[in-house]
Amino acid sequence: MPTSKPLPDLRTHLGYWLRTVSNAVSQSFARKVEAEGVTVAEWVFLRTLYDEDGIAPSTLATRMGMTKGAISKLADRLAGKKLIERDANPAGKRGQTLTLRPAARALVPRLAALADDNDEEFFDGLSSGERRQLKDILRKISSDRELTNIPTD
Amino acid sequence: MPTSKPLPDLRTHLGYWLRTVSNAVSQSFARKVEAEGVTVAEWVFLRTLYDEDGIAPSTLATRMGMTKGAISKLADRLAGKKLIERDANPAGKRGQTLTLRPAARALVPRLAALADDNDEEFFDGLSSGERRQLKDILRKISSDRELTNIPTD
DNA sequence: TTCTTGTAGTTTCCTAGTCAACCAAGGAGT
DNA sequence: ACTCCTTGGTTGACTAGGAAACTACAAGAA
Repeated sequence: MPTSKPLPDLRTHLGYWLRTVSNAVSQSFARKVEAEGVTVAEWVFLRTLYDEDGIAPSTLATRMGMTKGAISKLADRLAGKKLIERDANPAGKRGQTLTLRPAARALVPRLAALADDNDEEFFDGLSSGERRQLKDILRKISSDRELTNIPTD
Repeated sequence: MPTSKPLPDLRTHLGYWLRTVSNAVSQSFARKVEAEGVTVAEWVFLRTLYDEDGIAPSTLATRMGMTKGAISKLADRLAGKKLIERDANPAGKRGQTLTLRPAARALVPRLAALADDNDEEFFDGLSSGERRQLKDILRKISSDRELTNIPTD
């Protein structure tokens, strides 16, 4: 007989649900921002620079939780789209500065609106209490494991 | 002046937290199963077959929420690893059947244990009430948007 | 029977991101 | 000053997956 002992369902794992929902949310958001010609990662990149203009690629990498290699390529693409400027750091300091070009500064608020839309679309079935619970729990996990600001490599 | 009007923080979006935490969980799980020579997607593939042996690639695609192209390649890899068998459907029926080979049937419980470990590792900082809340909320979103069993393409 | 249509799977092309190797270019120690 | 070491950034090889074109075949329609 081919069937073996039963195992707990895939769906008992929180990780499974997290992955399923997260993928769907990101995929939906990806389609929205695509209309503006950017990807999700590019959005996070630009949004971060919007607040911390002139930051270095390496610190951006830690902010975004990506490798410096990925950031380097992202920066390439965004520079190609004329959305950012990549300059040597002033006065002999190491590293580079990444700054938004005006086009990007105008674009970010539009993207932010899309992010709001997407959140709305996915989570409006939840009560505001549930939304708060969800956010609190995710933040708790994130801070427990220090997911933010810790570089991947 | 380069700084423009302030926007709501990235971290106000549930989608952001979802993505952050989900990526971390999946990445951690990926490292664990790597020791057994499989990827996360391969785990889901095998786990599904464990319960529904002999299923067709197309239905597996809907189960896993992936495109048939992705399933086709996954099946290639798993067949290469001698973990699954790909056969023409019996008696002139259309399509194929995917079945687990014995090695896979022995492997899946080990992978399931790793999945348990990973869940434990990430969510043991939560109270059991929080865990339930999280799962309930994610399931609710998932069923609202019919994320499961609905093919991506 | 032959034509048409729909469905299953495969394949090609493309994008994204990790990893690891590889340059620099500053310091710090001597 | 010279050597080392560390840090910042780039590049190339590789993997994963989506999109769409393509193939093959089965079932109905004429």
